[in-house]
Amino acid sequence: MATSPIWASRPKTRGRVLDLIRAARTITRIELAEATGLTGATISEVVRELMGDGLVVEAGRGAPTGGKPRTLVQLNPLARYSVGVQLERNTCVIVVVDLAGRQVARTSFHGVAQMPPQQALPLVAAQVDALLTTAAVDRDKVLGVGLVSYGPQDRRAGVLLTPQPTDAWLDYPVARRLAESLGLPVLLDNDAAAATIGEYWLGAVDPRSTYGCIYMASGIGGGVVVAGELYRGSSSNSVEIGHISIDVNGEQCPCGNVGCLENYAGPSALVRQALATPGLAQRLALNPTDADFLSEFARIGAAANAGDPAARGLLEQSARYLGFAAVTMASLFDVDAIVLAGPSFAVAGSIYQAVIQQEVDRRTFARRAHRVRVVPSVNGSDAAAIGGAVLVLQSELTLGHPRQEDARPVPAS
Amino acid sequence: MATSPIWASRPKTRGRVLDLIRAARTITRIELAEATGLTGATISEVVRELMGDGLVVEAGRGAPTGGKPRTLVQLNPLARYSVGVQLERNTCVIVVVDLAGRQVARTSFHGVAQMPPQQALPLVAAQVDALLTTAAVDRDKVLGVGLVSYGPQDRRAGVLLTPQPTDAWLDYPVARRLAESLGLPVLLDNDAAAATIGEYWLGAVDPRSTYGCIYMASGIGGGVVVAGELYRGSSSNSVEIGHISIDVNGEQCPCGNVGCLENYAGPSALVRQALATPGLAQRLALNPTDADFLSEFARIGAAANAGDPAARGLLEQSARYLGFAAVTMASLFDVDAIVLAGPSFAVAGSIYQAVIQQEVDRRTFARRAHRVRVVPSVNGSDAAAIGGAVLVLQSELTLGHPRQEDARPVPAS
DNA sequence: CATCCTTTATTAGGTTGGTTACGAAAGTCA
DNA sequence: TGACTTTCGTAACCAACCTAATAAAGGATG
Repeated sequence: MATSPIWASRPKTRGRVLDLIRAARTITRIELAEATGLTGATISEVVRELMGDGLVVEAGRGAPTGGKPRTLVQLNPLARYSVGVQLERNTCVIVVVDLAGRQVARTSFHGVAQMPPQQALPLVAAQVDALLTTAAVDRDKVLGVGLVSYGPQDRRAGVLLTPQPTDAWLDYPVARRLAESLGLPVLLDNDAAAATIGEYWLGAVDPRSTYGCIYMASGIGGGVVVAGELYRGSSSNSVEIGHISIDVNGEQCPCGNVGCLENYAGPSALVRQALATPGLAQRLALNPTDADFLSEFARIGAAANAGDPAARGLLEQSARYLGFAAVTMASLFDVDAIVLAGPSFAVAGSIYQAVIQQEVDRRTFARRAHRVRVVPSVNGSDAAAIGGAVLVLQSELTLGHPRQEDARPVPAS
Repeated sequence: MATSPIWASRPKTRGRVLDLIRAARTITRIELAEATGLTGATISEVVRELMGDGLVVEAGRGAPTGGKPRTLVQLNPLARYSVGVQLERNTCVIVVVDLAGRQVARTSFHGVAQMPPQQALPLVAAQVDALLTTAAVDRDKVLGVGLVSYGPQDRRAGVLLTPQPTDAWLDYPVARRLAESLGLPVLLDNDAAAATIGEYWLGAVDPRSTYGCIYMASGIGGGVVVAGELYRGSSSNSVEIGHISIDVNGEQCPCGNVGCLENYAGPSALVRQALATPGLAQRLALNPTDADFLSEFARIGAAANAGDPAARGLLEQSARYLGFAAVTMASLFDVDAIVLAGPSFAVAGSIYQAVIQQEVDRRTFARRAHRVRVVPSVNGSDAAAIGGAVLVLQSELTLGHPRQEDARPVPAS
């Protein structure tokens, strides 16, 4: 890479300072000293180093305080870029984001997940290349690619642990192959986990808070952030909220559990329920054989927004089920807030938010200690893809990776 | 205190090394260097400092390796002590443990929780004093007291957040008052959280693993340990597994939620079910008006062990319900193991363990990544009290408390 | 059994990432 | 204008590690 070696020294402190600057958008050295507990002298030097790398620039004066005014510093968003690639059941979304996590380019296409990975990944790589070219992003400034997908996975190996979307993807080295095709580091992670950290990075919640995220696309996933980092657990397959049981007398799920949330509140369940509701299927022109049930789900959400009582009833019931999961999440993880992210919250997010907040207020065990707020996504439908890109930014910049090897991206070639 | 100032320098590293020595029982300097990633030189000096404080002693030679034999070091268990006080609904358990976490004295008594705290706490303090005296423990070597209780609490303030056991306990400064009475630092924490860290300290699981604990006494609680530390969440009221819903159509619980695990699988629920089972109540001489339902529960467990089919059926059903909670815990926290601790597992623990393991094997979502083992407690009925004492040891010795103030015990007077 | 080799433990000195102390710069206030 | 306040950089120092050399305690070997 042509860019200077970023982590010449004290990676941890530099990462912390950079993260604070990012979270605050503009901040002064004095405030950085207060936030980190370091002295002004150290902050001065760290900021100088960050400015030397071009990651940070000065941005005018702060409010007058009676003495020398504080100089503001802020991120130089154009200094680095990162790519997020989301593989969903039917679609693939690719985004390019700048250092601040803001989207600078986006594309999406269908069909790729049905192909075997040998065919799909070069296609994805070509799309990434094209996107970087049309967005005129200097490739030397691209830190890497965050590849996100659903289901259990082995993050270190960069491999999926279930035969989804098709059998051919099981155990295929997706991260390594994409890295080879692109000549960029690739980091594999769970879509919900990515969305969770993406919401943090772009300011959905107070950066100091412990919060959870419920991510709903085709399925339902989740994530939790503690002290600015994802809760990982033993193998990074944590917060699998779509397959917790909300009904011990419920139906068997292919995952092995019974009464899984996803089969009550997920988009496919809602479409199923809508098809079984007299009149609703005809009114919304739902297609009982459509494999891409997300578009059917979107129509139900739109009808609910427009005032269709049956559609609204179904959605509110789904929200109540999600409310139970949110309460479980709050009771187990003791979070300050729960973010609702992902495409399936995009259509009728306000209905979901209101109902889930109500359930959480009524049912959360630790509500005596503090309220749990339910907040909407800031990243909308592309939360997972943006989150994938953010994971790379965080891994390369703010975590100052003297962590385990598992957090490192697969290096290119 | 007459003991030397323990944390003269590098508290973090000293804490880490001390924790490794504790976990290994005996270990060599070379192994410590490998485990910490530090060099032999640094380990040498840290170990010398620990020996200077009397916390660690050399203990013979290791196996010959062809060169100079490694010298073994181990904890000096008699160097420090710690007290654990558990306030349950009906009983109070007090234990004194040594530096290795082994119990050196124990007492228990009834009735104290029914008194107002103004009356109860001096009584507890007197019992602690008596126990230390009879066990001939040098008071200068007592690091502090871990006070554990159930329900939501404000750890920093040392205050309970629910009117339990009686209204008088709500918001009463229990930690501060006990500290004043005893002249020792007091740390307040949740019983289940304490039990969880106690199992870790005494070796129930691999110290490197991420694991959860289900603690069952009168109620059901839980804890999770990541990288040797309790998962705390936002306000330390985490892993409240007794009040997660396992049935969205279940009955209302006073906590606000419906279908709470505790009302299906907890001891009081089991006694209720037993009373409703024809013949069983008479056979076991259960008393429908007994407020101390734990003794009734123990009789059901004993009958199940002895082969009574009705009792065994009830217990297995309870275990299956707990299995659902264990699966939820595993799916959300992605743990390697789940420990079953507390008095209510003491009677028929093997039945519980077998059934819960079976459920976890069948139903855990991430089982493709790794199996989740269900393991019995090493601390038995007194897990919470021992855990309370261990919390003090950990806070004072191995965490090297440059953490937030909330982790510090309330200092004496 | 004296010598050599291997491995462990300690000592000496260097590097890193912080600290405190102080002074220069850049404003406000009287 | 001059006194005062506050910010920011420099210099000197310190804690916690590191590397390299050395001492100590065995086993293997001629």
